[in-house]
Amino acid sequence: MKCQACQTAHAQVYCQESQAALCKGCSYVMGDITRFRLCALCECHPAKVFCHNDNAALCESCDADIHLSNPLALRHDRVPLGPLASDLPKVSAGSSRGWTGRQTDRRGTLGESALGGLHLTVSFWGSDLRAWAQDLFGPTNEAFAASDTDSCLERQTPFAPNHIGESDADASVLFVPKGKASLKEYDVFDLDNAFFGSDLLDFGEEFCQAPSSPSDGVVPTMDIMDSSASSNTSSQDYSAAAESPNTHAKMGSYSSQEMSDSLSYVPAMPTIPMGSQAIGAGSISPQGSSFEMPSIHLGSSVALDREARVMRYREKRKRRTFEKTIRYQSRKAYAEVRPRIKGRFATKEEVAAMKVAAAASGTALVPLCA
DNA sequence: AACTCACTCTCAACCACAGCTCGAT
DNA sequence: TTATCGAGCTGTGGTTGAGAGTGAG
Repeated sequence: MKCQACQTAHAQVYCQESQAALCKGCSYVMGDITRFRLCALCECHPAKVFCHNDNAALCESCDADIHLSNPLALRHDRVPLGPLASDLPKVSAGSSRGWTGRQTDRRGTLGESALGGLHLTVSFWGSDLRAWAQDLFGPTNEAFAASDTDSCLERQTPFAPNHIGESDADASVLFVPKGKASLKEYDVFDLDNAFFGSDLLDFGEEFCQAPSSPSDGVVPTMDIMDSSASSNTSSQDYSAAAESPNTHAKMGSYSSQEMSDSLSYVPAMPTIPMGSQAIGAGSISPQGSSFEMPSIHLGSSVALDREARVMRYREKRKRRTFEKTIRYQSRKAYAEVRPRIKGRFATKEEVAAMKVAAAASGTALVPLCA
């Protein structure tokens, strides 16, 4: 389902105030609103129930359709879902906690994470990308994050290279350009969706499609954020909130499911590469050299992955049956003819003993099984 | 309103053993 | 590498009994 605001991105949250399904970008622009997950089934209503058996967040209507249909479904382990975190935690510039960087510099490094005591500077420029990736992940661990171009601000967790892409809890967030044509808008870069191998370079190539003007560089700027969510995105606000212990406390409270669904909102602040250069669109210019890079759609694998997951869920739901399924007909046949005593399977000796007792008493042996 | 009692309903546990899996040899 | 062996595990259905639910007194 498309975002009802921009009509382009994939809707991912439901805004209670506007009663509309929005992408994360538009959701964030709305500021401090009450957000719900979108129903995994209809994708247009707010999810109010999470079913552990189906592993799906459902709206009231879909929940009723599914779980009131029969007694077995009614026994599914369901818990009510509240709104998503509405108070957007903030990150300081230069803080030891959170993303740091010069907010007005639009060039260079994507992010610098200092969460959990780990400081990490990421640069996506030119050949540095490869060296950076190798430094980060080593030759054997080349997992990196993918981006959801439909996303906006998301969560922020410790940026642990050894864990990137391996678990939801270790996921982190970076900013990425929202649109390839204009790099004045930025989305969230979601680390729990991993690129592997050459995809990492694809990401870098995508990211390097920056305008030629230094002012239109890759890294998002706070003026963009200010215009869309002024109360939360100024550098002062980021700084102030980053010092709040709630930032980590909130992060720690996210469930695995919440993390994997990428619906917990924690803004992250990109940073600027020191000494990096302005880069023209479609090219990378590390240290003055440049080469052309093809256009690759950033985050398409993530969107496809999500689509695949939704498809799998729907197919699974279609196939779902509440009838008892017999996996081994031979065992069923044996069980049906097997002698029983009070419903329990009896041993051959017990059966023989009963036959002897019945013969001795001159009574017919009572059938042991139905 | 709170409690007891009788009755109904639900469902996990129980049983034996053929067949399967998997590690050891 | 392949074959064999054996221990351990799985799954099958009817009955039972414990516990939950319900309605009347």
